[in-house]
Amino acid sequence: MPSVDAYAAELLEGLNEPQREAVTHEGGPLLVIAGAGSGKTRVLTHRVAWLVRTGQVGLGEILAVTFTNKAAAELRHRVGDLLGRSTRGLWVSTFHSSCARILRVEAERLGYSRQFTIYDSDDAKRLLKRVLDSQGADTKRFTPGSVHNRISDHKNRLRSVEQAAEQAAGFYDRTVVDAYRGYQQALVANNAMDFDDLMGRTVDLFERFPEVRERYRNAFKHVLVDEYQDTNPAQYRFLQLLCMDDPMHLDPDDEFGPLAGEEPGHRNLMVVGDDAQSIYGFRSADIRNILDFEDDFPDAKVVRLEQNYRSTQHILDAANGLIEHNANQRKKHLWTDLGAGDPVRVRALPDDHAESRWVVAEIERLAGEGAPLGEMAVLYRTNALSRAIETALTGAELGYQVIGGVRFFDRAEVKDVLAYLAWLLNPANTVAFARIVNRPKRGIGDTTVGRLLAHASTLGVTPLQVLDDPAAAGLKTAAIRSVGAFAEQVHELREAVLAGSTIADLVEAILRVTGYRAELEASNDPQDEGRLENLEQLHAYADEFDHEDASAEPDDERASLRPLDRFLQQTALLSDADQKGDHPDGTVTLMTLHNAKGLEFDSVFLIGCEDGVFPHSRAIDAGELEEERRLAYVGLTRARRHLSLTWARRRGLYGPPQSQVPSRFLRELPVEALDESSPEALSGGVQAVPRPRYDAGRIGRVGGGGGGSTSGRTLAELGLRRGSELGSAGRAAAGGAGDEAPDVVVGQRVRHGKFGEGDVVTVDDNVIVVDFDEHGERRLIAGFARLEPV
DNA sequence: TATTGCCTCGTTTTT
DNA sequence: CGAGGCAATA
Repeated sequence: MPSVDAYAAELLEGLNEPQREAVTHEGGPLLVIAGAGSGKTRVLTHRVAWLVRTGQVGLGEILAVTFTNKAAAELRHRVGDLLGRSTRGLWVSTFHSSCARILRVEAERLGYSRQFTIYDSDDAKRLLKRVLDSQGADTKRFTPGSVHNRISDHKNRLRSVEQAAEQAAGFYDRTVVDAYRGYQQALVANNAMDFDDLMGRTVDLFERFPEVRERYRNAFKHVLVDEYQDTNPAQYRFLQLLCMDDPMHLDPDDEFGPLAGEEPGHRNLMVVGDDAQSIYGFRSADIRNILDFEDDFPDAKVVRLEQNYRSTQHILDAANGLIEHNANQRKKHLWTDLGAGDPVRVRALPDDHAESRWVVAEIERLAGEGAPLGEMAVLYRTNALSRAIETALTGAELGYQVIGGVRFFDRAEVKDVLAYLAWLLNPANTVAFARIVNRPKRGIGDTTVGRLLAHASTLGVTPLQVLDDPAAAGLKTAAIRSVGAFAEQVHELREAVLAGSTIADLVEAILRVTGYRAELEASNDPQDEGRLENLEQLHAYADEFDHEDASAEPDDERASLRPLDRFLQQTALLSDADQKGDHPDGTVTLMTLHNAKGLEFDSVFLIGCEDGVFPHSRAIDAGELEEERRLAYVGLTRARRHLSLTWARRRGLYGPPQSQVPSRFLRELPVEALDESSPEALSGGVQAVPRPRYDAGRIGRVGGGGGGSTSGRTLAELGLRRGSELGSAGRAAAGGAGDEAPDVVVGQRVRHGKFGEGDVVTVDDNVIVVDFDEHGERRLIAGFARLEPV
């Protein structure tokens, strides 16, 4: 029983009833459905403080997991404020850094050294490219990026290579599985883990070593999770292993109940999230984790937070009305006592330039009324849309910041220096080696690198060990001289590492000894100045790390890892400096809807609300409309006071401008939430005639006679009808015979989209049927046609 | 081995 | 339209 004194009770002040219920929940699984702006961080922080103050657990017995470093830092900070004392000992960290921390200690059990390197997705793709090349895969069809996505999905769903192989259906899948196998072996050989491995290997660890699992389960008496709707199956399993009895989900063959000799799980799992804001399905996040929580944990308590403290009611009505169109969603109704406020505005503009000008004019108008620019945001589905707005803002001499793009630690020059550090620490890391061996250029080309790597691999040693005998690797005189010079630099740098130089000094040494800085200084490429600045920034960052590290108190992690290990881990798991959340004065913020999650602004402009742009055409093709709608929901609920949605009748995304159709999401907004001018923008002045509804259904294969160009022909003209089998005549009708795959014509636009077998793609009333050969290669398009209204 | 020009292709991205 | 990848060149 918790002891509630006045000191603890103070934590409940100012909380509404459901918030209080969540904070004081006495144990067992707890799901908090926290609508947008309903105070979920408050609930999380107050609950941590409550558990401690009521004497239920010590600070060090709580694990709070988030997805971002920023969220973790904020959580820690706010708990510290509530408790009025240091939060040392409290584990608040991201899924990935919690796992990294655990794995550092336990790495040897899994065949890694504790100095293992963490590969970011760029490193991972480089390694994967080597694997694909070595397996003779066609890297045009099997790009490292696409194959990595597939492998990542396997890993996030906890599929081993063998399990992936079992499910592999076609040629494509089998190639992916081969790559997966080779890639995984390569990772181990490099003593490296990718991001997905951090989760997956921790799960492995807990499953294979029950005593390790039990140690961590005993260490954390309460586990709290933020943004639960974005968890993937691996993360779900991780939580289960930490909190529950022997887990049964995902592996129904396991027996229920604790393993022999194991204590039962404490079941103190609190998850907070909003299914309506699940927007990371493409990264294998599984919304079912939050939708099915009560099924997974029948004794779960569910608390719903629906009072919104952010937006006015019109904005919430728009959001509520929109999300109701999702079937696979928990019913929810956000409300506020902040009043009705301004209605939401929908505007149609002739083209993208006009759209930008309208938005900028509105920004100026609001600014003229005294609204700060820092409280305004322009949101869009894809980064490409920022351009026109940027131009218009620049023309109006308004300040703006664009969030997104290349992150600091992802910049090539920064990654080069980090790769030097990583390789000096872990010479088995061939990705780092290949990256730096000719940077700056020192006459060691791809062939030489290949020979060095092959030679090292034959001898079963690291590249470092073959540098001193380049002749043995079969190199010629010129290459031997180049490699020799590189080897000397490496020896000098290694000595500095062994001597325990500070990281800032190591960075400095790398820039000097390798001639990296000299090369940039000598260059007349204007961009190189910026690169030098970035490197100075990296140096300053390292210096700061050195100082913090020197003054920090020792803990278990420090005892087992050297500063350089920790530095590299931090840079690998840290994204950009958390600029995302701050709203600099006099600066409008531009960003994608994904980046906007968790933020709020007085005024929000959501641009590019056109079918094909938002919802994105690829999402439409893939049948991911519900996730797109959630993305729209996220966008709408960012606004506190003013919300405007715009679309352009014509937009040139790539190439010449194309006619656009207003986003279906606009039509789903309840008119009561909109202003009086909006309906006009929805019906569209020029396109006043409402589009007839067609029921294309699944046509399946079509075929028949015909001939000539297919563009603009009807199904009948092509001799095609629903359900007919495709014959050779049909192929001719489709505009391409045999294996030649013609371009797909959508409206007036040619695209090379990916479609599934027998897919029917409708754009307006144009229908395209696509067929695939056994390799998944698009073989022919049966027709571009006009369907009759039903 | 480095450079040039041609061709292709086009979401979102917490770690 | 424009960035990045690749093949043909110097």
